Amino acid sequence: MSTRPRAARPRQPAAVTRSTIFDAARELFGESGFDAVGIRAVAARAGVDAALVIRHFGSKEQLFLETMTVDLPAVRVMEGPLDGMGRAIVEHVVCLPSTRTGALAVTALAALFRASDRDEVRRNLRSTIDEVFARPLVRRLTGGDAEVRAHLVAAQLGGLLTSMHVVQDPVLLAADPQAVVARYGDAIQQLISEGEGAAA
Amino acid sequence: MSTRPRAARPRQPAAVTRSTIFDAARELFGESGFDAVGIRAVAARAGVDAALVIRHFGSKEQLFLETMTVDLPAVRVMEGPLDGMGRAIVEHVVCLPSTRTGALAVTALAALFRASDRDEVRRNLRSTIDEVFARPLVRRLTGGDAEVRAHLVAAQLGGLLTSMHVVQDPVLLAADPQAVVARYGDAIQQLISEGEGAAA
DNA sequence: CGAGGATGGTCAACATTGATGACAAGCGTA
DNA sequence: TACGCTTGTCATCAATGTTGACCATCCTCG
Repeated sequence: MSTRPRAARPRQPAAVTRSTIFDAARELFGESGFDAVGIRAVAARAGVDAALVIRHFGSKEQLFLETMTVDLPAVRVMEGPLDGMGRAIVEHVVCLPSTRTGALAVTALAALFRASDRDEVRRNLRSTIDEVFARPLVRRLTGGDAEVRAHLVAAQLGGLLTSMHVVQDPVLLAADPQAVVARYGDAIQQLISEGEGAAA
Repeated sequence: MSTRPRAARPRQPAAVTRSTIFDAARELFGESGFDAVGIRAVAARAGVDAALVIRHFGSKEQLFLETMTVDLPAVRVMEGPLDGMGRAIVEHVVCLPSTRTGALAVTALAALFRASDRDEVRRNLRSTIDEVFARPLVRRLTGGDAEVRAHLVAAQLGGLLTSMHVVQDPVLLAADPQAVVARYGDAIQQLISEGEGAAA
């Protein structure tokens, strides 16, 4: 007997195992980020061999990108009235993490930022921000540098998000959410409505 | 002859080799980030054995943190007048990369952001931002939520910096620097001067 | 001069990582 | 039964950061 019989779990349709791995990866990546989570850890949590993870997703990076997606919750706000949109958006970034999908979105975006050392992740981050933040806004704004202003708003949002969920600035985390919404929201609002009538 | 004589470069004082490694690491990390640069690459560039790098700096992470430092150029601006400080700060983030030390600072901060998946790097990033951006501002601001406002400004700056040098938003990179300075600077200015007279 | 120790440097190895390819086992079908 | 597709496992690879044993050079003191 040179080869003992291989264990072989009860067979399952590919979609099921894939989904199991997906869930395990989503949780682990969300908790600890790309770097700290090995492919073997994901496999263990899913009750599966490490090689299977690669077979289903191609690479660890691909798995990461597929799990850490933002199911655009912010885009709704940007279809509302321009007045007060600044505060509304900030509220979605600051307060929304209490909801289920909101927390996922914020967690995923933060995880993307933290892993942005990899080219592919950086590309993904770029297009994600463009889709979720910048483009919806560009469609709403008019006047002078509408496009630039929209992307500057996206920059502001990214700044607040990274400050709170990547850098984890203790002052901001401990601050009164209402104050943050008011202050930062108004700063964004200025960028939104500043050039609507005429350019500077 | 089981052991051939070991090569042994001409001996040098420790400080010199350390400095050589330091320079090599600074360049490579600045160009390609933490992840893409192996310790052996740094060693090769410095003309040194890989083990020596570790012996001098303890670990790759430590080397990274020691090389990617921000020699606070922004702090000068924050000692000037509060009026127009917003635009002045943004100018230092957007236009300053043409100077030598400015480029280093921006590059280093961007590299820290991109490698923020590691706990130690994140800690370093947090205190760096606090020292370079937040604390100097806290000292200048008065009124309502002076501290919170200062940290929100830091968040805005981090947002612009990551948008341009991490995410590399093509719209912002192609935009007229003057427009960016004006728009974003004014948004920051609002956060600076908003609560100076009375709290909301 | 020569013994001894500190200092500077090299090499071979280790554990862990992501990834690959050969192969086994289940399951449907002809 | 025999074939073939899908699903799963194992052994293995190359590359990574890191370590410890080992040289080699220089300074110093007897």
